[in-house]
Amino acid sequence: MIQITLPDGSVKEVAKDSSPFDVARNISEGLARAIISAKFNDTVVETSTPLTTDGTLVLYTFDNPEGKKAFWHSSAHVLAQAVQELYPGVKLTIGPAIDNGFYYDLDLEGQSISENDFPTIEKKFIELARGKHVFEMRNVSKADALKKYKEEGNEFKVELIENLTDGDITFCDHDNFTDLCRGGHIPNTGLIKAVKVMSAAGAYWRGDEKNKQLTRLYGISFPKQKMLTEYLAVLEEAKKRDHRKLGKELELYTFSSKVGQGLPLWLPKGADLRERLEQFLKRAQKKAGYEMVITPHIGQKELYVTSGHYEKYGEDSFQPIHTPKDDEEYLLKPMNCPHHCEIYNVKPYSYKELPKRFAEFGTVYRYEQSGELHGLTRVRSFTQDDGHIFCTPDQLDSEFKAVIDLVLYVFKALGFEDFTAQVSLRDPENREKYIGGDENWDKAEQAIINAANEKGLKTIVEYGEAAFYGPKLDFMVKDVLGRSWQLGTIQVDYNLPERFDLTYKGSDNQLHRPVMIHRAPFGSMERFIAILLEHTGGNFPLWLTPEQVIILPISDKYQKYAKKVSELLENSEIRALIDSRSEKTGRKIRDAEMSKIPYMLIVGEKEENEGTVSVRKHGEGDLGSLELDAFIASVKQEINRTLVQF
RNA sequence: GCCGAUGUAGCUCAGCUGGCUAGAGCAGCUGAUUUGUAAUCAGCAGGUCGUGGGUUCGAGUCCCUCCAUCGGCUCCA
Repeated sequence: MIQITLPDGSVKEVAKDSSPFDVARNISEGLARAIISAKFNDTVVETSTPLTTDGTLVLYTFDNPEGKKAFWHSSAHVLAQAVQELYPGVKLTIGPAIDNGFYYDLDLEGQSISENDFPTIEKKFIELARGKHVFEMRNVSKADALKKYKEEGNEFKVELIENLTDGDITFCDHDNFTDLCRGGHIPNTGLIKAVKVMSAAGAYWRGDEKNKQLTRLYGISFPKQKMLTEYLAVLEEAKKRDHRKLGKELELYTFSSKVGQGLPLWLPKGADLRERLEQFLKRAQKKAGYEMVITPHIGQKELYVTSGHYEKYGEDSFQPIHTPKDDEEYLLKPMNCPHHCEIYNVKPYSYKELPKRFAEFGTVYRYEQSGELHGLTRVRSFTQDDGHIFCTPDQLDSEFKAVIDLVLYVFKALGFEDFTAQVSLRDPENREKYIGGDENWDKAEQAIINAANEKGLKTIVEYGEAAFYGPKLDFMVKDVLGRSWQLGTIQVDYNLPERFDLTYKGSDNQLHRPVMIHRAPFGSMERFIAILLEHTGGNFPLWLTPEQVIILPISDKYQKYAKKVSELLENSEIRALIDSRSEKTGRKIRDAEMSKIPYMLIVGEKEENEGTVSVRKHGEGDLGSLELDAFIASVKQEINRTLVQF
C-alpha cells in the first residue's frame, strides 16, 4: 500500500501501482469521469501512470489550467495525426499547448494548407477523436528514437532527440500515431468533442529567422461543442473592443496609405484626448521634479554613432537624410536619449544639483518591418512620454523607486489594474548583443531587481528582453485578444553616460559619472491610447473623454435653451455639444449612446420652464431631472473623483 | 521581411460556376415632420470594384505585379 496526499491535506491509502485515475475513482465515480490530467510530486503524469511511492497527487479537470494544457496538448497529437493522414509525407516537429488552444508546426514539404482546408482537417480530427484511442507513453532508447526519425527523413525530430539524454526519451502512441513526447495527456481522444483550426501561419524552426519556415496550424478544442461555440462568441465580442475598430468609430485617428503605412494621423477628437493625457502626466511629473525639454526630430548621424544606436540599428532604420550641399547625414530621431544626454552636457554639474530629470513628449521614427505594424500599438512614428534622470550612484535606488511610484500612479489613475511587471535582463547566451562591461550590467540589473522587490512588485523575469544598453523594468498589459504589450518602462543605464562622457563634480572635488534612468510611464501615446481604448471599450473616464455631455433638445423650439445650457456648461469647463437635428428624441438618444458620450441632457418645455435638465447616463439610462447647477456640480465631482492626483 | 488570408460607395456588407447601364442598409444631401428616453417618412446623390498588367468576344469575378489591411513568425532602441 502507498500513501497519497491530496491537495486538501487528506491522505488516501491505495494499493501500490494504483493510477491517478484509480485514486479519483476511490474518491468518486464522478470525479473519475472528469479528471483528465494529474501531477504527482509536482511532475505531470498520465492519469494511467502507476504510482509506486507515497506522494502528493493533484487531479485536474478541464476547468484547471493544467487540465486544459493536457487537453490541448493531446489535441495537438490528434491534429498532427489528421494532417498526416490527409497530407502524407508531412514532417512533424513540435506541437505544444498555448494559453488558448494549441498549435502544431509542420514541414509540409511543398504542399500547402489554407483556410479552405480547415473544415476537412476538422472533420478528420473529430473522426479520429471518436475512436476513443488511448494515449500511451513508452520509453525509447536514444538509438531507436533516432533510427525511427532518420528513416522517416525527419531532420527536425532528429535534432530534438540529439539534444536529449538517453533514458529520458519517451514516445506517445495513440491509434496508429506515434510522436516524440514528454507526456501529460488526457486519458483518450474520445474526450475531445469539438475542434476548430483557427489559422495557418509561417513559423521559423526553433524561432530562428535563418532556419526553415514551417507551417504552424493553430487550433482550439473542447470537451463540449457548446464550449467551442461560446469561445468563438467571446472572441467575436472581444473584436468589438479592438482599438482599430473603436478608433475608427469614435473618430480618434486614422491611417492613409498616401501618407504611408504605420504613420498615424490624429483626428481632432483623438488629438484632444491625447493632449489631455499629456497634461495629466505633465502635472504629475512637475510634482515629481521633472523639467520639460524639447529636442528636434532629426540628429546628425554622428550622434547615434556615439550612442551606439547606429551600429545596432543603423541598417534597419530609416536611412540618413543627406543635406543638398555639404553632404552631411542626418537621421530621423529613433529615440530621445542621445539628445537628452547633450542637454545634460550643456554645463558642468555639482553633485548637489543632481538628480536632473528631463522629460519630453518626443516623437520618434522607427523603421518597423511591414509585417510588424499593428494598429496604433506598433507604428513607425510615435510619441514617447520620454524622460531621463541623471543621478549619482547613491541616488539610483530612490530615484528608481520614485519612477515606479509614478508609473503605478499612471496605471492606477487609468484603471490598469491587471498588468505584469517584467524584469527584462540580458540574454546569457548572447552577450555580444549588448554594449558595456559586465560589472555595470550586473549593477544595473541588481538595481532594478532590488527596487522592484522593495516596492513589493510581483515581477516575472525575462532573459533576452533587455535593451542593448541596459536592463529594463517593463509594465506589460494585454489587449482584447490576449496579446501582451509593453506600456510603461524604466531602464537603468551606465553605458550612455560613458559614451557621452557625462560628468558631475563630487564632494571630493573629482569628476564622476552619473547613472542614467530612461523612463516612459505610458510607453508611447499611441500604444497607451490603443490599449486604453480596448480596456475601456471606448468609455473613457469622464475627465479624459473627448465629449462629456450632449444636449438633446426635444424639438427646434428648445434650441435656445439648449444653447444656454451649453454655454453654462462651457463656463464650467465641461465639454458639451448640441444635437440640433430635427430628429425624434429616441433617435438622438440612440445616436448619442452609440457614440459613447457619457451624459445626455434632454431639454424640452418642462426643463426650460424649470431651469432643469433631464439627465440620461450612457449605458445606464434615465436618471431623472436635475437643476442645471446640481448637474454641473455632480459632473465636476465625478471628474475630480476619476482624475486622481499624484 | 517571411507564411496564410482579405481588399466592391464615408461605414457595414451582397454580387452564383466570367455575360446587359455593379446592388442593399446606415451615414450624406433635399423636402416633409416639431418630435419626451436606443432608429419618422419620401426623394436625391454617391463606386475607373485597392493599383498596374494579362487571359478572354466579354473580367468585380480567372492569372501575374505592386500597394494596403488582417492572423501568425521574426523583430521591437
